[in-house]
Formats: sequence, C-alpha cells, structure tokens
Amino acid sequence: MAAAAIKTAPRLARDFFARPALVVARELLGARLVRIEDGQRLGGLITETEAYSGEEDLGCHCKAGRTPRTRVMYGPPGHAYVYFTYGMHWCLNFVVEVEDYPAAVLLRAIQADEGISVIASRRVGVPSAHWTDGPAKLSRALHLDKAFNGADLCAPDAMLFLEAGAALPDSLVSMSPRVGLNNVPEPWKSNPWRFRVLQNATEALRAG
DNA sequence: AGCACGATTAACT
DNA sequence: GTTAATCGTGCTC
Repeated sequence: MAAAAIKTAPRLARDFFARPALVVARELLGARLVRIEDGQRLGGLITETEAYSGEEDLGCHCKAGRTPRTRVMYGPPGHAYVYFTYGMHWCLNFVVEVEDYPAAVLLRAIQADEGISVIASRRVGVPSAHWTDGPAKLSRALHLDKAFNGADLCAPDAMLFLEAGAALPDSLVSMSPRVGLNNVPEPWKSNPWRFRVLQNATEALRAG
C-alpha cells in the first residue's frame, strides 16, 4: 500500500483512555498506532489487545502494589507503560482509567502499514506476516523501549500516539483468555480479557 | 546479597 | 510439542 493512500485521523485524546480497561481494550481494535522516528511515521492498525485492571487482578503487574516499575500505571491515563521482560523484550501498554487506580491495556499486535522499509530492516529474515504479531515483536519493529515509559500519548508534540479508526462490529472481534498467565490463579487466568480482530477482518482492514 | 520468575520469542525435535 | 536466551524486578533472608 502506498504511503500516500493513508489518511491521518483525529488523535485519541485523554478522555478516550479515562475509561474501564475492558472498554478501551475493545475500542482500540481498528485504531492506529503511530510512532514518529526521525520525522517519519511508523505504525499500523491495532489488531490485538489485552486488559489489565487493579491490584486485585492477579495477572496484572500491579498485584504487587506501587513499585518503581508499576509507578506509571498509577499515574494519569493516556501515558505509555513500557516494561522489560524475559531479559530481552519490551512490551507497550497504555495507561487507562483514573489516576491512583492502576490499569493498562497491553498492545499485542498491529497490522503495520507505515514505515515498512524501516520495520523490515529491523526484522531481517522474518516473513512480513510476523513482523508485528506479538507484543515484543511490535516494540522491536517500532523501536519502542524504556525511553517511552511514561510518555504522554496525548501531548501535542508526542512521538507516540493513537489515531481513531473505524468502529469494528462485535462480529469481527474475538474474546479469549489473556496469554502467558500460566501461573496466575483463577478466575484471572481465564477471564476473556484478550481482544482480537478476526483473521478475515484483518484482511479487510488492510484493504481499507 | 541471593533467589525465582516473567503480560516472550525463535529455534529446535 | 519442548526449551534456551537473558536480566530487571520484587521477594526473602
């Protein structure tokens, strides 16, 4: 797809994020993630998210309460929470709900369509279908790391932000348990707080 | 100071 | 299906 065919849309503002994590996670599907690097737009349409909300959610990092790592999740909504895991991976979240209540939406996959040549250079040897189909993969593709932890997504000069997309009907969305919570007790392990755009719908998104 | 584990990925068998 | 890579984080001693 030619870059010229991509239309910019209104940015998602703070009030979009200041809602329950489950609502934000669902509505982010179809929205556009944009990261400005060296004056160039990198990004794509969001196809998979997960919701994490509250200290009582034992799948959430904030089950440990306020710590140096979780500090930004207790801050105001509309900021990035970027954490490091497995000794080598960065994962991007968006802080949601209200200040002093820890909640975030994990970005698990995007359909990249801007800055493709830059993304390709970071994913040498990997088929394009797998460039950004995992939380750590998309962070690597867009060069997102701890430098973005706490970044305000709603600032006028933000280098990382979201743009509104077309609303997706429920028929194109699947809900399932969150990934990677194998040692987390029920019911949090099985709560269907993972949201995905169905495969065939992803193709439709790509076509526009 | 030491330890076990992790909101993952890629490369195996 | 299994497992190594690799180190920050939060917990225990």
